[in-house]
Amino acid sequence: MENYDPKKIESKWQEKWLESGIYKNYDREKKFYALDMFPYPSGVGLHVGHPKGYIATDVSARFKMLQGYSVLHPMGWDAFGLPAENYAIKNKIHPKIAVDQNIATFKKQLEKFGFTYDWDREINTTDPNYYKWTQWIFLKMFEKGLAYEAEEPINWCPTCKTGLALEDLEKGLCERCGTQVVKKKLRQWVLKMTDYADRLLDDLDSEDLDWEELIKEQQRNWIGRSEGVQFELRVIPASEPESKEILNQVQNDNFIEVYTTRLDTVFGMTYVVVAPEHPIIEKLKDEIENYSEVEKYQIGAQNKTDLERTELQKEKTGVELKGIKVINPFTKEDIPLFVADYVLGFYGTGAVMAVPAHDERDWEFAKKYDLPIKKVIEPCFWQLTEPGKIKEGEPFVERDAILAIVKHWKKDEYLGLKWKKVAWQTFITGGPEEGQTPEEGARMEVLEETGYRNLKLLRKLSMVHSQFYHVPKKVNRFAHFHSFLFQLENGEQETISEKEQENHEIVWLSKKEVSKFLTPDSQKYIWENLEKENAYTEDGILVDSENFSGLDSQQARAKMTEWLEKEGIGKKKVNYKMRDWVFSRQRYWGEPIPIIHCEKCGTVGVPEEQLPVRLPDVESYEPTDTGESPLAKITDWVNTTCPKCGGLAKRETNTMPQWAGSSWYYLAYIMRGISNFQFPISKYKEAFDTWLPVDLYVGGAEHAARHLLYARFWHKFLYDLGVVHTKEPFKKFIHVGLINGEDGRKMSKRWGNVINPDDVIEEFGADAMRIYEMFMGPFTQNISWSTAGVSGTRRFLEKVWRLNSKIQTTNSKIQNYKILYLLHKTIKKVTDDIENFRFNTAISAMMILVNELEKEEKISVADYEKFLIILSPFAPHIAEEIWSKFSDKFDDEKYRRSIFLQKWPEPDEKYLKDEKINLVVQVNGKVRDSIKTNADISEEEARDLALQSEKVKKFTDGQAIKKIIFVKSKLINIVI
RNA sequence: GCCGCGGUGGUGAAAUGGUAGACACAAGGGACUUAAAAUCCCUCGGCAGCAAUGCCAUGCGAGUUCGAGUCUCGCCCGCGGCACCA
Repeated sequence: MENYDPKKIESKWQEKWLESGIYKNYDREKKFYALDMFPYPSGVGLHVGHPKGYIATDVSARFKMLQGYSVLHPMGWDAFGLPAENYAIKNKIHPKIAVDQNIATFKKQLEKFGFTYDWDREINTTDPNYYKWTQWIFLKMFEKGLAYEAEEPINWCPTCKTGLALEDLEKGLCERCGTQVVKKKLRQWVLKMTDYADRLLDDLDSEDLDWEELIKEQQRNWIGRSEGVQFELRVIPASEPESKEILNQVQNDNFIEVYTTRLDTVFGMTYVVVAPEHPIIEKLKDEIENYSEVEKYQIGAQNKTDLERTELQKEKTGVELKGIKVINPFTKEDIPLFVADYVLGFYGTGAVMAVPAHDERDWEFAKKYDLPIKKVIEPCFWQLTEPGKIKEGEPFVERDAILAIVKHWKKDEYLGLKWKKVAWQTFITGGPEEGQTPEEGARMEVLEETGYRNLKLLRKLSMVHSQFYHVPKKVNRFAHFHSFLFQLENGEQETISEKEQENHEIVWLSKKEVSKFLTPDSQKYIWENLEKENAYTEDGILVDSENFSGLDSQQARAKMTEWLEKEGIGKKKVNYKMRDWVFSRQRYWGEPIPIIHCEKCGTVGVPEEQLPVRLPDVESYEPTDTGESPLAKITDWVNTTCPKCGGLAKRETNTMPQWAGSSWYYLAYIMRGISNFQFPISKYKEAFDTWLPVDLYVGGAEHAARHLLYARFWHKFLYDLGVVHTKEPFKKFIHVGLINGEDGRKMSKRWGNVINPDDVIEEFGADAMRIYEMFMGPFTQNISWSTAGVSGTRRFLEKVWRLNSKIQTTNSKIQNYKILYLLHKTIKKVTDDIENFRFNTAISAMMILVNELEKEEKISVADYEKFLIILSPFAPHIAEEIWSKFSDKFDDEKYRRSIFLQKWPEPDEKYLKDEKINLVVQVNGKVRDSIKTNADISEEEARDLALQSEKVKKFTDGQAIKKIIFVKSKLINIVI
């Protein structure tokens, strides 16, 4: 047989596969839809990082084909967007032409990998036939009230002269050109994605989704759902002297609405902050005495970019609105009102109740401006571990308690108690007697328990609450600890009663030892916060909150909300970080938004039969100075007739963002399989029902958050329309780890570390490259490229090739059991590993098998062909070539058909278990010997065998055996 | 700061709580060769030892366990995402 020459065989099979249409087995019973994130065809072509995900879906696709599935595995182009437009501006070339060139390059590069793509289904988001459907979906959203216009301050890039959604910013700079972004008001189209927020969140946990937790968490964070309360704060003139009395007399309707998730802290509200954008400032400008100062602050905040805000993160700024004040509806007290840019205009209500004692940002602000800090939550701890674990279902006995930290009279040491009857280690604790103040109680406990008498009070500490099971008293205890820090004046000590001595032992602890010594979390907390001063942001027990005092945070929130609702000044509210999707761009190279503006009829959707609204040709692609789209200058195109009244009207000149086309493209592949995108949508219903959902979706984690959210949103909308029958588009999503350059840095022109796959294929062949990318490490992990590594997988394929000369041509029935055992284990492992995206270990298992096969004189064709089939998803060309060569030697019809029309081998159970094993013998958990023995050896036999071993005897001689651990077919551990 | 992921030889890495380093790269030595390439064989975590072997070793420190790379807690470092979210 001639030498392995990938160049020759790879192009040969690629042509043959394409001609025969071998992958288009769309009429089988079970289906598998494998999808890649389609590429943006940039001018620089592919680098070796791109194909990693494509290879993985191709392996999966071929694997499923061999298992008898109909497999849909398409590819297309996401070709709208800024880079193509910028390229066009720079090179004075129509973006359409540039895009077509780039697609041709990409396609040529991809074809060299031998992927199973059905190119008949190729799509391109810039094809009018394609984007008429993108426009159609938008129209449907418009009809359902999900697309609306809004005049809002948006992020404006002065260089690109375009508006950018927040998602398009990079640290306050324009993602494309790096210019600092400023705020500008522009009319925008917005999609009401927040209507779908709950479903987008909840369905992440549905069984329809088999996603990595990592990606789901990303989606959850993006949606950022929080449950809280929104309520009104009345604003009154500061000149009113006693707000409590005048409250009912004030006849105004000036309110600020605030949103909070921590209503339990409301009695600690000592001021209120509004965002610089808040309308109350404008509304009450006559009342605000320092309006000019406020105005100055507003302007300053407005001109701040996100970057500047980030830099200023540590130092909070703000201005008090003098002349007005706000009433806390719970306390009826008046408190000052501030404007500060640490409150965001677009989240919640743009106003917050500030509780410095229990919020870190408010704390910082209050410290800086010397505002009162009122503590209303005290820490509470729930003992969840033994000793002292809360007994479920038993009532709590509430007790006041004291806690004393006692410092040594000279040294920096503290008194601890080691309890004798329980495994507790604590400070001095106890319960005060009737009529005692807590401090007196504390002094008494110290005296009783330790005998020390001369205490000096250093500090009264914050109260701490604790729920635990009181072991000596056998009750669940809800203790309220009054805490004190004492120092002894001297070592004078009385005798301790016998009873106390039986209970605990006294120890002096150095500062370092204390934390480790203490058992209860509550005491650890007190100790660790002894010298710290900051906001307490956890839940706890309410104090100084009138009749809500004593409740825990959770109960308090419920009751306070009830009260607000009863008073009619507040209600429960769910908030989302996720905002509606700003959907328009003032750009040329995007889908025109299919809307007509008519003076008489208003905003009218373009009728379905008039779609697509084609992108007209323009002379210059630059946006206008006003920020309008370049389309606005093409009067022929802009001027049209109103579909409703027939009068003169103007077209919408904004275009859609790049995200639009990629939000439904997985449906387009299905549609393309039937016709070239003809109306109506119902035509495709059956095909959607057949193919959806996508069974496997692979792409970069960096696109995962936004793209997946947008696509899921559109899919759910189409589900509501009855277009698709699944709630979720993608059953399984796996993110592909990036490939960095050999120097470990991101592959980029700048570092000169870009590797072109063409070169790698030229030198090593596509199969070697495919195997290398799957072998180089765990699939989802980022990893550096190594060209030397490819030579290793090439060597592996050379070995595979040479095995061909070892094939036994005589029809011998003799079986090589050693190989059979290994082969079937390998089949099992490769099958499991492909299912679970562990391609690296699948390949290493095949390498082990090949290394063994190489040592044999002869190998049977039955074994070899099974191996070839499990190799074929990874290295399709070489597998197909060797397979086809079998027909020269063996007269079997199957060898004249493609290997990809064969059946994936099933591992034979009887070869999966070994008869002989190496029994590992441990002494005290350390390996001392390994004995070859029968797999089904009993414990007694194993024990005798182990104890006979000389190596083991060395360690066990003269020792009593305490215990023997026996793990069947694995190991025996002798504990001495 | 918060959320998520990770830290194992010279390198990429493997390891249902059960022999740490499979498989591969690089390196070194050898065989074949006039020579080179290719191929094949050997060595390849550290320390000690001629060896058998022993001890140490999976970022650091504790803990659970007969037994921990794997589980728990605390810390350090790296990467990714989000960023004043009330």
